[in-house]
Amino acid sequence: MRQISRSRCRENLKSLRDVDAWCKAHGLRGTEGQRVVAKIVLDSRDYPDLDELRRRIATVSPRISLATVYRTLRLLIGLGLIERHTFQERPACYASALDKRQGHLIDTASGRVIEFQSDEIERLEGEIASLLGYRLTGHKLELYGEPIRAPALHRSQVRAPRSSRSR
Amino acid sequence: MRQISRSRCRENLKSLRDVDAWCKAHGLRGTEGQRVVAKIVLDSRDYPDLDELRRRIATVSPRISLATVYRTLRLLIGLGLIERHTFQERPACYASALDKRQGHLIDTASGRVIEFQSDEIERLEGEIASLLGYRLTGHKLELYGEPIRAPALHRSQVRAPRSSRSR
DNA sequence: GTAACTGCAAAGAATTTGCAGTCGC
DNA sequence: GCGACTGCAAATTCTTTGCAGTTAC
Repeated sequence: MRQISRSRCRENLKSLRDVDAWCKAHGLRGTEGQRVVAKIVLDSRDYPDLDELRRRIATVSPRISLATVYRTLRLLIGLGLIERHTFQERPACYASALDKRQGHLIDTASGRVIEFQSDEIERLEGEIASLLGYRLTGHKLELYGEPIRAPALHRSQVRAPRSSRSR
Repeated sequence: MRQISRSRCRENLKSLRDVDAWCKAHGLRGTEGQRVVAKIVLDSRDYPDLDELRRRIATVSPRISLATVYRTLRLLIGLGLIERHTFQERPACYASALDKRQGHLIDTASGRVIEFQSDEIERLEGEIASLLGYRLTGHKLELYGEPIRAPALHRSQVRAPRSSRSR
């Protein structure tokens, strides 16, 4: 299993030229609205939901409307640039599909999403599908869990106790 | 990998006494509405969506209202008796959680859902979670695929060809 | 100029809730 | 009688759409 290093995981679109070209190639205009929405989603590493996306978008172009956000997201999904995720019990969120990994582990305490890749599981999936008489066209693997070492581990909790030494 | 035999997969509640008792034990009344909704969902093997559920419920007790269906489903989910699934691109559907299997293969052609169990994958999931520092509390595995041999394979298509023998 | 894009407000779909009445124990 | 359950209609939430105006090429 490989965890995806967060630092180098998204191929941070060199400017937006890639997306722009990509859009154009697909009949999109690549207007400001589209570029801003695309850049924000593609550059986000944390699976923001719609509210959070709008907040981030607003810091760049406050005039982009809700409808435009939804419409652009739909376009980008159609192009296969981004994906919409609906993890258990939380609002839909969006993330780049460019560096698509097979699996997501959702930290039920913090909401954090960790991507991972297991070729082993991927192999088994294909095997299962074919045993059942199917050709695999898609898959979704979500793990839900809580951190093993104490909840959350805030910085303030890390301080060593007064007299006894924490092991 | 084990496919779940559809014929013996649900332990078809011997009458509704089980559920009834179970409900009572959890502070539910076990009124007609609750019993009917519970029985219908628990006995269904095909992941019916809300409309379909209401249709089936109506054949038994036509007066059960939409609100009651939703409320009862929520109660049953809370008790861990049933599960709500939201497979890609389709309306939410409900199924028993009593014979919970880890995996679902969704036939994108027919909409059919096939349950399976892979201890191998389950083991890997636990391994991955713990490598990432998490204790697994839940998981979801969905495979999407299309049938390999022609669509659907209806009974009428199974007939042997006129002159050559089908292997 | 045309077709794609946009904002706004209204429409829709799915689900929940407030309320007053009903039912089981 | 009390609290859980119910139907109904209204409310919420999330997302899409109609329309008229704007923009890019």
